[in-house]
Amino acid sequence: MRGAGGGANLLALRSHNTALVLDLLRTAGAEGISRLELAERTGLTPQAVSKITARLREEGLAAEAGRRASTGGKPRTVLRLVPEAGHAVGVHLDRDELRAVLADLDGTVVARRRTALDLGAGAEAVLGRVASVVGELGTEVAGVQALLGVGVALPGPLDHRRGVLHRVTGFPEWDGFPLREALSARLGSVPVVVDKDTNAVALGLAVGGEGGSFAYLHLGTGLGAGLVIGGSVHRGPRTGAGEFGHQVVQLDGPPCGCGDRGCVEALCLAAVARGETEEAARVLGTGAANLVGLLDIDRVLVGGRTVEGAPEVFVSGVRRVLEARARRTGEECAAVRSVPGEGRVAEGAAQLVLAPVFGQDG
Amino acid sequence: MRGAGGGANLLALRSHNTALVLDLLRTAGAEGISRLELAERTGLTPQAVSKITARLREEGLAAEAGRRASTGGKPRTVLRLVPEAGHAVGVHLDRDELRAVLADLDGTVVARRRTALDLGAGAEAVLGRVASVVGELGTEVAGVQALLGVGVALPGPLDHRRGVLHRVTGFPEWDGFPLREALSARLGSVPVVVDKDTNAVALGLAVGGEGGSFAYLHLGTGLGAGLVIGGSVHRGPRTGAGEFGHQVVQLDGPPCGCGDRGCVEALCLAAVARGETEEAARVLGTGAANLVGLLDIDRVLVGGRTVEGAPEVFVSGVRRVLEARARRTGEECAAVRSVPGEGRVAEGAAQLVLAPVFGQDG
DNA sequence: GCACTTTGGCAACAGCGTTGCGAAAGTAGG
DNA sequence: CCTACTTTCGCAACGCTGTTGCCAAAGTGC
Repeated sequence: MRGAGGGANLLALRSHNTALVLDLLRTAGAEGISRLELAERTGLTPQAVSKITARLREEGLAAEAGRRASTGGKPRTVLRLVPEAGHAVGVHLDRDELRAVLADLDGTVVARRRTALDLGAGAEAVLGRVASVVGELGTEVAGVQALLGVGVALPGPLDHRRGVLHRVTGFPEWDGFPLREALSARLGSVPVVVDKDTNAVALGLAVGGEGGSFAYLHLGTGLGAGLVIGGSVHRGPRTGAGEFGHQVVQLDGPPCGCGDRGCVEALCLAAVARGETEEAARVLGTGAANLVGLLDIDRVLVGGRTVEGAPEVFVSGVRRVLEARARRTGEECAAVRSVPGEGRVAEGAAQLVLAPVFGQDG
Repeated sequence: MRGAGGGANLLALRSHNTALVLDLLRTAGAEGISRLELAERTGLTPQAVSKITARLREEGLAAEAGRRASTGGKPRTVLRLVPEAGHAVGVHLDRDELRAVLADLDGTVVARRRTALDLGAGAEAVLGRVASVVGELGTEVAGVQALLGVGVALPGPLDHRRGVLHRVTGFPEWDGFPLREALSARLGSVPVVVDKDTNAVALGLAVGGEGGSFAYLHLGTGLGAGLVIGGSVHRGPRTGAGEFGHQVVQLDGPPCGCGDRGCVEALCLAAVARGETEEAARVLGTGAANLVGLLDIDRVLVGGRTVEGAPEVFVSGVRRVLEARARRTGEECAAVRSVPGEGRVAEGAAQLVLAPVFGQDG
């Protein structure tokens, strides 16, 4: 609801309310939702909802889908989102692999692609590869209408707003590369959104029903985090938020690759390397507890290749630390869960494009 | 701009834009700001600004204040906020002392009160004391119009939304006390807002021109933090955010009063007790660096009685740690400053009431 | 004194959500 | 089957928002 300076006009008002209704339609899924329910949930009057939904039906974004049982009068007409009305491509660029998905408005994956990729092969080669995969996905599926945009998720620090990469660890040739503009130009002005891989996963989880505030901790070859505060991804002014791995939890501890000492990442991965998974989980839990205390978040989700090697050990290890903390503070304990990672980054990347349609992220 | 379910109507639109204009008027201060500047800054059309400011002048909240030099045509008329149009009382309840201020719309302190207080004397006695101070402040100053409300800041965990205290360390009789309702009833339905002391200071700093995202670290008898993210105070769903002091930076380190080991607070205060101020600053800096990395904030402000004993040592100590971190990441270093604390909590408490008028916090 | 520039209010306007009212589509009871 | 009632939901008129077109006001520069 914010423009350049925050001033809101009638157009902004309409998009806001429209996005709100679309979001409720999406959340309702195949079951659908009635106009009156929409009115109750949004706080708008039934008549306003009728006008908005009429516009959405005209545009093909919503449709009637049967009726509810009567409660003594005219039964409610159920509305649902028309998922095929729009699609987005999500791309996960990893060091040695490219994964891409085509998702409809609902977030349902309609098609997938997966190929080997050498990030070090240079910008031109990689961009060409991405463009051809996007092209394939866009045309292959029958009935695919307007491609809303392409979301790209990749590791390493970057500027989400301007879509410029800062560094990609191990691939200095990408320093300062304007990925968004370059890819958008290559695809013929299709909107492109770029973000960190952990943020993409966090966004995907948030859209997928994970409400409130939570942190997604990713333990793979490194340790990073995606933060969701009050339903939207927290990136910070320079998209640098989520530097979880280099949080110091052991003053003057063993040196880390980053140059500091006692970072969670270094301690955690060292424990994993020694085969002491429980100790790794305890270290991870300590970092998570610090985060929970600082931000007062509800849930901690853990994932990544290392976690998936022993999910139960990590979940219970982290939970143990958080429970001890909750006992001390007298507050409710933050929930801990592991989330399977297969393809989640690419799906989250697609949500980078889809979420704004529903007024989220932005 | 959000109602119960987030639906926005024309009334909400108007309040939003009005608050925006009021905020710019406040920020401009005595210097004032012209209609066209307001239009540029808000993104609204000049005519919309004219309508809004006309309404504000009618209500007595704004007034014309001279003219700018001409730039070749009709000179711009300068508008300014009328600070006397509204007042708020801010109360700082500390363990042994009550400080209160009466502030006008601008945040300027018009009157102060300071008395000894025994928090352990029971709710009735304390409430009576607060009510009489609020009464004095409200009536003493000539020309004081509508009292917009009373903001109360105090240590210890509490529920900002419902205005209920959880615990006040050392005073178990306050556990679960509904301070907001009780005080509001006592004052004759004057709106009351309750918050943690560190949040009040952070809000006061944010309103006082400290833009963007920053953390206020308060080192006194304990160590706490107030977080401002994107201009508004981050409290978390249970107002528990800012638990900076019990962040673990030394796994299995020395025991802390909270029951955990290696907390920043314990390490920091122990160093202070040993007279090793520089080491205390380094420990504080490590905690601050963790915070900067996690949230990607711009600035770290330090304050509190202990810091004020040697502000330069703490500022340079913290800065040293942050600079080392910035060198490693290649990012710009977060700024560090100390802020004098005298009366700041009570002033911030008044902002708990004033800030919503200008669309902040809320 | 005239031409020009810039500000800012008046009036008409389009578009938003709201209100009043009535048609549509069911249930419940005779 | 018909009638009465309940509930849903769209049409039309409305009030209010910010917007646009236009013009008076108030300066500067020649």
